[in-house]
Amino acid sequence: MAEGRRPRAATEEKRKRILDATEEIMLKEGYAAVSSRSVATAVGIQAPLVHYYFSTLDDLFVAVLRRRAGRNVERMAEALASPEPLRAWWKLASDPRGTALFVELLAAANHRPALKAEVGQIARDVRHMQMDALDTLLGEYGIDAEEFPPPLVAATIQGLAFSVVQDQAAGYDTAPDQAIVAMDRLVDRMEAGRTRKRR
Amino acid sequence: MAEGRRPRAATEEKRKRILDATEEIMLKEGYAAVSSRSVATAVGIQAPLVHYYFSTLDDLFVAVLRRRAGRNVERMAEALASPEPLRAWWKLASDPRGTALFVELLAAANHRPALKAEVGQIARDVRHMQMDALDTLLGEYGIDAEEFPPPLVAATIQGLAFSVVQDQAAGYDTAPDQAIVAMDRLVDRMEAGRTRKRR
DNA sequence: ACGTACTTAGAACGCCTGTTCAAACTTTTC
DNA sequence: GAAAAGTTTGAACAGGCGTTCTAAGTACGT
Repeated sequence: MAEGRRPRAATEEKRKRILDATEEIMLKEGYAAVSSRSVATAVGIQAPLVHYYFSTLDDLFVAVLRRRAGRNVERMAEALASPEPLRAWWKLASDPRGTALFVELLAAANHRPALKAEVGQIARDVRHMQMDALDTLLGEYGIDAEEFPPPLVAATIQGLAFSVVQDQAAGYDTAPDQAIVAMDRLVDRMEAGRTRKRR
Repeated sequence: MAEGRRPRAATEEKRKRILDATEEIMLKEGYAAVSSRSVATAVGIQAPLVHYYFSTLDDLFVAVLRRRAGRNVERMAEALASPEPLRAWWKLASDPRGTALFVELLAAANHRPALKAEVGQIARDVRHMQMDALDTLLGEYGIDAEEFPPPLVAATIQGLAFSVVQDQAAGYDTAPDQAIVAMDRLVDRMEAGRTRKRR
């Protein structure tokens, strides 16, 4: 019987280091700067070894996405089930590091079909999770679900977070701080005015 | 006295063709696929000629941005002064082609300082234009400017448009169509309920 | 018509890319 | 301690990159 690979203990650790280095490069120099050699140098290994762990660059990008997304899906589920779902959601969505990486992955996905498929799958899962939660939450926050249906609200929160965080991170002078202050205040009010339904 | 270059008649046309080809490549294959050679092939010229018109790739990217942005700044000014400013703004912001190009330029700007500075300048101008307009418009649409100040509203509209259009263009199954329908309906209502202030 | 200035082609520079291959090394298993 | 399996290296492939240089070609003002 084939038992498949029996990787050594240090392998998982090395995979992690490669993924970390890749994220770092994407954030600092953009996705286009990711190459077997640039990653290898950052980790302190030889280029072909990167291909030993991730046979193609596509695999590497997908692995970066999966690791990030896996964490974020978990966190989003926790946020939506937390005592203050809107606040937790907003906090999670407005994480600068995640957003910057997201832009790079989005742009990279434009011309890497394998990556694009993966992004689509994750986007779908997260969004549906958010919309399901909103089915209940909208009423609790006193929002008219007829006028502001879940798909609109979900897209708005995510889009707003993206817009504000991107401008802030890049240093674009579009008054993102004022937007954040206003949003924080709005979240405060909505959480205060929330009437939790009994089960 | 130096009189500078006296370009021939056809040069402006050729510059245009190079910019067109660059946009096309960015949309189809991502900003990383833009190279003197790929652009040259698309236009039907030799690679060094691209550098004759745009001495470095940075210059080329900046020129693409400037041309796009120039048009969009004009259109945004018109939109904000039109009979239905919100509808016009939303229509402009949710143009798919513009948004896709925007993602690429944003990602490219991450590691091209010259481009980044240009993006920042334009983002600032457009946003300030929008916020100025909102100072008047918010009251007309019956929105409490205390609770929803201009920086928040502007960031929300732009972010929502980005989120929805991106998901729709990429084919991500996040119910973007439902969000658009809801937003269109919302715009209808707000335009109908608008009370224009006399001057 | 001529000369000047603008435009284009071609070759070449050094460097980087993804990936493959065979060989060497190291850890584990028996 | 030998054999097996997992890991790492170094060299090499074919190709793309931005850019520069020289020389040829072409439109235009006079």
